[in-house]
Amino acid sequence: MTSVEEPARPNGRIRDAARTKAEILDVATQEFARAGYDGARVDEIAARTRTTKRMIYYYFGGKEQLFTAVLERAYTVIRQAEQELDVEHLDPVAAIRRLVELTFDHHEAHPDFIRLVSIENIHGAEHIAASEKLGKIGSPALDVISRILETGQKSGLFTADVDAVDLHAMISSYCFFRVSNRHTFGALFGRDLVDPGRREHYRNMLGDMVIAYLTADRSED
Amino acid sequence: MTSVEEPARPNGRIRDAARTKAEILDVATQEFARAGYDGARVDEIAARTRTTKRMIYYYFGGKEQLFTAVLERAYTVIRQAEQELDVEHLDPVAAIRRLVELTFDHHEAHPDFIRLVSIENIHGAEHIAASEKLGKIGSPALDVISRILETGQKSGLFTADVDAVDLHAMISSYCFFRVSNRHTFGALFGRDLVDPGRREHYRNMLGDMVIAYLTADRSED
DNA sequence: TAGCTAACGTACTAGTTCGTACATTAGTAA
DNA sequence: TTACTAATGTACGAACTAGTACGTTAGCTA
Repeated sequence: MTSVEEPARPNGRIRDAARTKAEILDVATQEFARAGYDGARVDEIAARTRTTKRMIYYYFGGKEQLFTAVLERAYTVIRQAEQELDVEHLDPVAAIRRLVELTFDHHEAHPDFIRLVSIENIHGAEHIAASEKLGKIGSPALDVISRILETGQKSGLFTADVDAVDLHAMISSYCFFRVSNRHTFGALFGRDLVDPGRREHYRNMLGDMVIAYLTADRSED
Repeated sequence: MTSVEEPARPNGRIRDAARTKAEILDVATQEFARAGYDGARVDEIAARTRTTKRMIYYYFGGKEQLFTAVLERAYTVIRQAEQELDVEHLDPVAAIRRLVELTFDHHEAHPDFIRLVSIENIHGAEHIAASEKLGKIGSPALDVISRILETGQKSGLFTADVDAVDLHAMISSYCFFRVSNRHTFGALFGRDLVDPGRREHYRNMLGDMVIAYLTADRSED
């Protein structure tokens, strides 16, 4: 039952700044995602940590900065995943479809991240604005989309007039909504958007949609 | 400067249950949309009303029930708008495009509603679940989509294998995301999804996408 | 091994916030 | 006009919550 990172030290306290900080961030991520910024309780975060509330203020300064730190780490994880995108060896259509699938999978696998982003939007993205880190990260995914799009458009395969940012918005909106709005959508329309049994259907649907849009016959325009 | 519903009565109090209730709901909608459920302050709502906090508890029972009432009214307004949809005289392609445009416009025109729905999702749609009203409203839009889809599929114009609920999700996700996530998206990618100058572009983009998806050549499948 | 400091814990406070007990009055019906 | 009740206002309290003052100790370094 003993966790990996548990040096056997009967009742003396252990000093490990990095571990303490990481643990606070872990718990804070859960708590903020669970209850929203204002709903989250600093005391609750502290209680679920091996350390005390004092340490939250010691390392992060306050609730506001803690939430910013949580966001920073969450976005960093996402960006790292994006850096491992490896689809450019495929032809443009296959590459886009693969990218869509990976985006879809990634959203599904990180519901906490989606909740944090929803929460941050309720607050007008003020924490992102306050963070130096987050402005500069950029988005590897955007670069990938950009290059695929260029190849596809040059070859005439892609007829749609979109750039990478707009296409990214299109893909993300569907993936995001499916997770973020599943509760109200389920309650109102009686359909669980995250039902594993319908997963493949929705995954293909998005791919079909994006490909259909990009490659549609526009000769009549 | 005197508002329409202001009977001239110097300093005696006016008794009008309906008006008081409506005014509380108006202000509460703004306050909840502004700050989220936990961020909203009952005292703040009361202060911005011509009545007092006492009346909130008198009419609604508590903060929780007030939020539920706010949601109920917001959804009622949406459903009423949906009942005025008049697109079925058009051919299926034009009807869908028109429906998409109306959905797009409606989301843009009601950012407060979108915030409320985001907030309700953070809380797992528990207030919708607690409301008897909201379960039974149904969705006129869904019926409209359903009929258009049937016509289009029978005629062979629509080749996609979707039902009304899934198509509704597809259309909504884009319209919703554009408003709900505009802050984080803008902060991270430097593009304002609600920029009036790009409005037409996004509006057409969604129409093109949905039509392309529904009518795509699937002979190769 | 002495001493220093980063890391940590305890206990408390000031301010906030939902909710309510109690008092009052406008409008209505008899 | 009287009496009654729905509607309203005032004042307050109990519980919560972010943040802090102050004291302690682990572990490193000279």
